[in-house]
Amino acid sequence: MPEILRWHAQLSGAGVRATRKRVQVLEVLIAEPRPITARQLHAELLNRGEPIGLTTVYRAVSSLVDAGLVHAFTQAGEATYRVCGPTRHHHLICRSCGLVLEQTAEPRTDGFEVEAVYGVCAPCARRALPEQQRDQPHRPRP
Amino acid sequence: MPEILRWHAQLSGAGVRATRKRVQVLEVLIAEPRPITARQLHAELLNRGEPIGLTTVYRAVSSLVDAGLVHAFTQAGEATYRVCGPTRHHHLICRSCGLVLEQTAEPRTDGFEVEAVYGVCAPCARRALPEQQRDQPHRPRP
DNA sequence: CGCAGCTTGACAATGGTTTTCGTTTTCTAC
DNA sequence: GTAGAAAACGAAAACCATTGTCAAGCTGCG
Ligand SMILES: [Zn+2]
Ligand SMILES: [Zn+2]
Ligand SMILES: [Zn+2]
Ligand SMILES: [Zn+2]
Repeated sequence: MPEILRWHAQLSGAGVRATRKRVQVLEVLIAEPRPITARQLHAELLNRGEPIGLTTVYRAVSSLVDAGLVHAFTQAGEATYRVCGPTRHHHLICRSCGLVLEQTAEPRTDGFEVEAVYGVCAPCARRALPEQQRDQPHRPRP
Repeated sequence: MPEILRWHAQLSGAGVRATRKRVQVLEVLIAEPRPITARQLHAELLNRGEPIGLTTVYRAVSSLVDAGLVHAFTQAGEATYRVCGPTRHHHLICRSCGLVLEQTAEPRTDGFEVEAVYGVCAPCARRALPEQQRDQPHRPRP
């Protein structure tokens, strides 16, 4: 099934109309490999010459999340958004570089349904110095 | 080593003085099995008849996190805090009931250094209805 | 005592997100 | 196409957790 058809089907299936603005927001998200914030989304749309309000961007990503096309994360204290595939998965999210990997394997640690795993990816871990690693072990907003 | 001594040692080791207010904040956190927010911490201290400013609570938890006594999480869009053991570990955090489990095993998925795993714990997963599960898969702020 | 430096807290500022409310667009029925 | 209803849009204001400011209080040391 072509992706464009899946998007349309999922939107209407969730009772969300495929309006011009929502499609524009979705197009920016499709072009971005990493999660981006609502403000970045807004700036990119203005760059493309598409006038849109920041409020509308927030409502658009909310609709896209409701429809299951987009997944939301929390990075450095703010919400970020990225398009995701239709199959059940969870995420590995690097708090250093922002990389997000979709994982289809089910870890099922202690009967836990995993949704998101926050940590440091291998390249960032190699780059980090040992004392920095021990400095701020689990602070959510560095 | 008794815990009280470890706390004192870790505080001075991090250059953090064991002030009256900081100890009061730590005492509330020790009594709480689940992570709580700065505002809850503040309210509990006022309940106990300990006058303290909210700003001071924020600075106290920040110091305690710096000293490694307390770990910080993000739950429902706001920071929460809980005392943690001294051994290296990561966490399983249920986004439904707020339960936090310390995990000492290293999953090392794809060379990833795991810090926090967000998901739904087994009891909450059983309680949830199927359609609810699919509704909001990864929204950080429900 | 007297100073220096850390701590405290009332208040203001910040900044991401949501609400409000009036206007505009889109859908449906005729 | 036209009208009327429903949904979407956007500017501004409200919201709220968190942080900055700065003056007053406390602590340890000479
Ligand atoms: Zn996803
Ligand atoms: Zn990384
Ligand atoms: Zn911990
Ligand atoms: Zn739970």
